[in-house]
Amino acid sequence: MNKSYTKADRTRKFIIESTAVIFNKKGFAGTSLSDLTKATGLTKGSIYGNFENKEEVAVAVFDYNCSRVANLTSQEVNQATTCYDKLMAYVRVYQTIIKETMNRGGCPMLNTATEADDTNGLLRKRAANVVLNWEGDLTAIIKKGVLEGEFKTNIDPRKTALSIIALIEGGIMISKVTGDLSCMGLILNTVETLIDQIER
Amino acid sequence: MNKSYTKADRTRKFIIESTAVIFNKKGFAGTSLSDLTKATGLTKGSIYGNFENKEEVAVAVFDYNCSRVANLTSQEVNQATTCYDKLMAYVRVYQTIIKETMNRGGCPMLNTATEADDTNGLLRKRAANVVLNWEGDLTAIIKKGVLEGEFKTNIDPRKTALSIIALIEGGIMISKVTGDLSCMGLILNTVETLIDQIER
DNA sequence: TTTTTATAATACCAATCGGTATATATTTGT
DNA sequence: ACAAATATATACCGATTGGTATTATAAAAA
Repeated sequence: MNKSYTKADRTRKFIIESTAVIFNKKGFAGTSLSDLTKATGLTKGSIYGNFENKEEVAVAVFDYNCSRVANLTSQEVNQATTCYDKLMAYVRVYQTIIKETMNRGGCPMLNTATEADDTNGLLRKRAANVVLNWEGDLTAIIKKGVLEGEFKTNIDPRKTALSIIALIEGGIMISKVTGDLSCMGLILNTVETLIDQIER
Repeated sequence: MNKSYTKADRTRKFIIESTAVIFNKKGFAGTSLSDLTKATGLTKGSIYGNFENKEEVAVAVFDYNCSRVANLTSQEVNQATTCYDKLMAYVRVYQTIIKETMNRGGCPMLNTATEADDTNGLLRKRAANVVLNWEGDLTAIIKKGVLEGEFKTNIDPRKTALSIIALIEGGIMISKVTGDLSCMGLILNTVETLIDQIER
């Protein structure tokens, strides 16, 4: 029979979803196998029947955590028609999800990037690709905006894209470590100004 | 005899300096006691004779790592006379030290903030204070600049301060995880623009 | 429904974890 | 130079680490 989802598929998904917040909060090194068995109610044997090792769980969880954010973002961005509105959609999304993001341990990309950059090649590469994809998406929108006369022609799309990402990620770090949500609000305000300034 | 530095003082300093990069790269959870004995050539007994536990070493190392950056910064900032130049000094410092920062495992504040925010109250508080102090320093400079007619009066000093920090820290994360130094260059360029824009 | 296959639980492994009591050196003030 | 104080090394602790055969169980195909 052509089944879409085997039992293993469902268990895999269950493990990923039940440990997503733990990995994001404690990190790869800080999360132990016993954390995973506690969170899932499963045994080590069951987890190792579905994943090769702890690293494979961490990678799957990272992909899942990132896809959650990516889905919310692309939904908002695709709804916007102008390039200006598309950029502003990012600000709106982070304005909306910042609180929930905090509760889930912060931005998975930021967390994984800072932990893995010197310790785990696989996770580092994964995090780097998320940054690069985000940069690519923003740059594409900005370039399109320039071509269509929406944005000024004498701007550096990559510079603007990277600055938006840096502001958002830096903002998350600041708000999270200080426990002060207002920081993120002020920083997102600067992102808006940045976008306004490339308008023609 | 009234000695300034006992043997213990020197050993403490030796332990801190020999493990500073390790802690910054591997994090608190990722660094083991055996990492410390390997790096110092000392035994566990010796380390625990000078520190209560691993956490106390990590905290001392964090303070040391931050003070390194703070010293370089305050030196440049104090040399500048105008508030505008003081702000620009931060850009210059990070332009200069970015490469060495990478080799030492990135920004200790960013690393500790993202690791400890959900896992270690002591380190979290420590990192938060560094952010808050930095924010305070920048805000003070900007407020002074406003009072002395150097900067516009209709600006939000705290917002500018936080945005500068977010850009720098986000920039470090991006450059570090992608291995592309040019990202930091472009982002620091945006910081310069930000500073130029509050000028009267 | 039965048989085969896939999945999860049990029990175990060596290695390492952070930490400590005690013995041995090494500084230090006299 | 010597005794008291301090600092370092040795040897050990129970607990936990990530990981693996092997056994029991549940799901799927026949």
